[in-house]
Amino acid sequence: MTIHEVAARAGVSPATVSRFLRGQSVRSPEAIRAAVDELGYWPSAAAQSLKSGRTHTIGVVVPDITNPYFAAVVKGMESVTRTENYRILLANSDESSEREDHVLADMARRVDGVILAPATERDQTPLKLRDSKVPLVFIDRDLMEGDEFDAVLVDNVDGARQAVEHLLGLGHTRIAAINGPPDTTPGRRRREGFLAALTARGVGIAPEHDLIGDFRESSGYQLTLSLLSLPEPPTAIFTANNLMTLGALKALHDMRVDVPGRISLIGFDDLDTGPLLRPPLTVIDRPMVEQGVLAMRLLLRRLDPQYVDDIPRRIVLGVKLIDRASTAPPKGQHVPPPRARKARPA
Amino acid sequence: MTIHEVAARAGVSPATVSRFLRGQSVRSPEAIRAAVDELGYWPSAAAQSLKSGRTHTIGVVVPDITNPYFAAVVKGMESVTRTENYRILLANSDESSEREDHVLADMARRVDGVILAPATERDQTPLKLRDSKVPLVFIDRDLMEGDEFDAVLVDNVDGARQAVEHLLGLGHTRIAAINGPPDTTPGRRRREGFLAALTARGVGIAPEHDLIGDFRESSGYQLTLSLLSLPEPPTAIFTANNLMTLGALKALHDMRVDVPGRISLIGFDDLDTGPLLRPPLTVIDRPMVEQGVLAMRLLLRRLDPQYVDDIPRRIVLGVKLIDRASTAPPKGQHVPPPRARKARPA
DNA sequence: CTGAAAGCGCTTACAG
DNA sequence: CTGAAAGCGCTTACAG
Repeated sequence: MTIHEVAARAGVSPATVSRFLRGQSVRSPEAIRAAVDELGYWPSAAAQSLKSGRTHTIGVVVPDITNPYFAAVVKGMESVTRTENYRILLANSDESSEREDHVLADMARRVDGVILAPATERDQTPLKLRDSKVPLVFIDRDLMEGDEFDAVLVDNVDGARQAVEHLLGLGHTRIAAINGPPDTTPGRRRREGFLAALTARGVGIAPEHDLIGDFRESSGYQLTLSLLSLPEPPTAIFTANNLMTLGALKALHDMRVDVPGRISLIGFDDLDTGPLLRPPLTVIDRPMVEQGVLAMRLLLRRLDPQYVDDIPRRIVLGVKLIDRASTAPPKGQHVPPPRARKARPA
Repeated sequence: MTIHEVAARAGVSPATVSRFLRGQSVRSPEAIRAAVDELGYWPSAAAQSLKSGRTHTIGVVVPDITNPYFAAVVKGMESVTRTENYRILLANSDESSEREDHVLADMARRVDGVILAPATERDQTPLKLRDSKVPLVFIDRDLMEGDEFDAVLVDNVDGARQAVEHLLGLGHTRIAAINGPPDTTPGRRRREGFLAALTARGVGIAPEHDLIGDFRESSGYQLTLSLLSLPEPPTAIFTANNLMTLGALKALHDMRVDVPGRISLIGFDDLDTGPLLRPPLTVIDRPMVEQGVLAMRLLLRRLDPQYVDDIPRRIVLGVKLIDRASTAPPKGQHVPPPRARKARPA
């Protein structure tokens, strides 16, 4: 089923069919339309790509599609590709730079652009993409040398600061952090914000309370166990992403630790089940679907020759604390004056 | 950067470079290897596809990637494409047949095969795919005329039966169901299993307890609200998927209904947060990642000319009940003899 | 507006 | 094992 058959049936040349299909005005649109419909003709994407150099496909590389944050982000992206005649080639990097390298090299000749949440800030392959003229937009995570790329990020430092201020306000002083990998943007920046906020208020942090996880649930679980086994466990834990928060909560449940009675827990990123958990989680929330939408818009814009040389757009979204029930004043601590807590959302 | 430049640099013809790249033995492999590496050559996917008729890409169409079940399924699929030099073109149908039609028509000329969870059992476009020789594998959901396709499904009837037996065993007799759309396989079959199990035990169901949702969280929420407003509300609710279970639980929380004290809740599909919810959810669990793996293997097998005409494989996996804490004997009911409950998983 | 023709970058049957 | 050549199915500059 090729354009030639359609042309023959409609009594015109393939060139005319092609023109009709791309919306140019032709002499016998009805005949061509009819031929296309009757034959059920659909152009070959491979042939079109080969000719035009455009695939109308966007590569999306995320660490883990089963992380609800990235699932939401991808959904946001698709909501814009849908109306723009683009499609998404999806790959997981599993938080591995090596895997990411393979995927990006493979995508380079198959897509018009890539949206990437890099496994680490030091990944080199993304820079090569630029050399081969494949536009790249970062989401959630940045590159060390990322300033020259479009990006959609959030204010990680401020998020961690809000979490710390919240805990300090409740009277906590022994606060632990389960951070992400220091070579990722959210791992590094959230830890920076955490430490800075503590320092700013003159509160110290024990080295054994400053832990590094890998953003996976199991590391949240293990590191929480290790915190609980300390001679002097913290009275509050800040977890740097949703999956590690879940791991921490599981560990606290398994060890029969009352939350927030004995330990308060506050995590970065909300979950669909956040309000339903035991206890409902206090979290730092950020736009998710919206980030995907913005990143895809940035990329599609960059594909337009008119904007290809615009200076990079670096979008940094704000985050906000959702105060539910997993944080409370530390046990045996003087309870600070009551403050308004948001009611549980209806 | 084409194969001609590599050929020139290596002092051979493009044909020889092509042969080397596909693993055939050639006279000067080192020179070609060097030229490829120095030039950073990567073949044009479009040109290869046009020539070979193969895209080495698989289309995956799911109702909603933010549903943790489908996210896990997609992850399973990717774990097999990864080692087989295939990639995934992902699209959401948003539970809409119309949207699915668009997506499938678009994919037909871009992929070697499609894995689909159809929006309804009556969708027609999948049948057209077959006519255009694009292999199709169903996952989670089937088509009315689906017998001629490979499929990976679960025993929905048995799952619903297990849920009902469990509730009956606890002493419930006023059991409501929040079903999925009757034109989807899981919507229809889970309801059939539910009604059949009740009937088999001689327990009736009030029409107002037999509800139809749309698999979205909001419908679980709304329908639970409507159940609560009944003069005689049920003492137990069976929800036909994970998202509606969450919606139901939110409604029960918001209306301050004690679970399982006043109403027991059992849902189809487990959640990562299942054990952490308030209360921990009793659910019908099924393999998720594994279903994705199986579906992709089926499809890749079908792509092999050797198996293209094999009879369709219809894989039906078993499901099992995970007994946590959202179900209990109805209030004021005679408590049946104690039965072993599984301990909360560690 | 239209058609003949060239060419996008590969792969492969063919002849050597 | 190798190379010249044809051809996959489109799009588009060119001439009319």
